[in-house]
Amino acid sequence: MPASPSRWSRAWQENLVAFELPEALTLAKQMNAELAGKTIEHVHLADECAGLIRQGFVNLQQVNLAGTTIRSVTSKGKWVYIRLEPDWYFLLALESGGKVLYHPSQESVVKFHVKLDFSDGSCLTVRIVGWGFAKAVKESELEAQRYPGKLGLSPVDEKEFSYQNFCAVLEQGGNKIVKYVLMEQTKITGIGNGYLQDILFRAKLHPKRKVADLSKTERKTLYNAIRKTLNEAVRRGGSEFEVDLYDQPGRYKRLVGEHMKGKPCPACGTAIEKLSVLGGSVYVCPSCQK
Amino acid sequence: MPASPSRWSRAWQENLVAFELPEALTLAKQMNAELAGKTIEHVHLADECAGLIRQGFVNLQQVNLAGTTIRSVTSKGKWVYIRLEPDWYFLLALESGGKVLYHPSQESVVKFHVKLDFSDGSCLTVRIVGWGFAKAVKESELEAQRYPGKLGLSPVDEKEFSYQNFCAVLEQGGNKIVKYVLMEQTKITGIGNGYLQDILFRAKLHPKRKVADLSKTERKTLYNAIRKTLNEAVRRGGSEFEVDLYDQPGRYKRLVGEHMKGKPCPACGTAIEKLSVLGGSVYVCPSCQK
DNA sequence: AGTTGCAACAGGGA
DNA sequence: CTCCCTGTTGCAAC
Repeated sequence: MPASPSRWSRAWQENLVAFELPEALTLAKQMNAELAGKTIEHVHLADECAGLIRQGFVNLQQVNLAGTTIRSVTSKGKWVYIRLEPDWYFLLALESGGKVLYHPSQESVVKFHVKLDFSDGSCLTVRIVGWGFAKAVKESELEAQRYPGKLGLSPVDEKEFSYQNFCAVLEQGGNKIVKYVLMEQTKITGIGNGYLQDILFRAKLHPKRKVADLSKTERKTLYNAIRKTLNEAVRRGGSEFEVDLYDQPGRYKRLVGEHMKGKPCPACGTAIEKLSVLGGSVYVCPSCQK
Repeated sequence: MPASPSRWSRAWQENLVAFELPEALTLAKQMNAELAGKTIEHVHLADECAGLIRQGFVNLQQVNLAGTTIRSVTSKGKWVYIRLEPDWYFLLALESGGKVLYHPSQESVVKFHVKLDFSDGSCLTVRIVGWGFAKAVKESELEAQRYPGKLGLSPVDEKEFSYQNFCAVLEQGGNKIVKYVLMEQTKITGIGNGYLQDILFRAKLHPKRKVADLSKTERKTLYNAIRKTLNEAVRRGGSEFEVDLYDQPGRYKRLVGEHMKGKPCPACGTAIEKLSVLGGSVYVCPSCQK
């Protein structure tokens, strides 16, 4: 049985659970390899889905995906797109703590909100948590969705996320603080509150620094920190606190976070502190991050 | 000679200068007694007035007050109204550090922005500071002015500022903090950042307390603190840090303020601390004011 | 962590 | 410190 709501909310508070770019990318790659070509025989909505449907987080009661075939699975930012034939996109937002699991047979299935049964006997379960969603839309409606309609640069795309483009984003940041600019998904897409903390720790920047005040050196350091952090997390299959399609945790170790509160900074030994910034906790080294 | 600019700015920094209700009332009473019946022979605008005119803080270049007679001088809140015959109101906002001085003859005149020469040889000088203004308007335009157009209850008016009316103001305060509600001139008029501090100190209230959370007892205590503070200040002719029509300082001693920073609270001995609230400094006793 | 709406904060300008 | 404006952040409720 999956974690209870109270456990999930504890997990949020612990600031460890987050489904961000590396997790989405890892999941999409695995799903694409495992699921492409499979045909959906039946869509199962659990009773617990009622609340999600009421709030518009799940719309599969209106849409019959049975009979469609998975063509490909991709990701952008924190979101996963399952391309179906004919003409459907099945969008997944896992946000914080959602889960997508593959089952070779029904045997391993546990609690879920949505289950897709494939014609070969295997299946996929989706569990939505918090503000996550699982929605099917026509290709023509894709752009109208909040996501993926208006996403910004992908920080793991070498060409797209050039230093020049990154600086342009900073320029547009006006008088905003660096946390805001990095997490505003329409400018750069895929960074959540989790990787943000590691990025700022690596760049030795305080989350409230105004982007307009960053020196050339700091901009460059920040740019490198974003790329290094996310690329390493992708290489390691996502965070140690999230699981993949096969319920296996990632191998990326978070540098800062609730687990480091009060513990010595690996760089200078100062105790890691918790800040509240833009409605979320950010753990920082008060001595390194200026 | 009046205080030099540097002395003014030091006074600002020390959080001591402010032209609030008691100072306005004291000045208006003196002006009324001294000036009523005098006829303006000539209006003098100093060269330094150019900037004030450009910004609309002084409009006497458009209006010829020569030949008019002062009928009466009154105040409401922090503002002084000189009623002229025929049909003019000469409005003064002294804000922080402005000065209005009476001179029996030209001898004592020093630096000024506006000087009114009376037919008996005496004169009045006005010095505008900060965002203060000196403007003449027709009676018909009076209501259209920001002040006195939309002022709230006068806290030294026994009838108007009843406990019931005061509670109604608190009710309208919604989720706002007490400093905001007391200083919002459209609800209660005349309290500035200076007397606010003494009022909250007397009421033993923290400036960030939400008005909606005040208990019955706290409301009553606050009401009494407002009346006691302002009435006493009026009785004493305003703050020791402001001067009157004759360049004499008032006799009201501020309870808290920059001059008390770090010094022991007169009630409990705890060191007075400086807070930043709603864009201004508020000195409090951290132990008394909850 | 999405979104809204209100409240508080920050900076500028004289 | 005073006033007003604007833009940004804090925060709670849904």
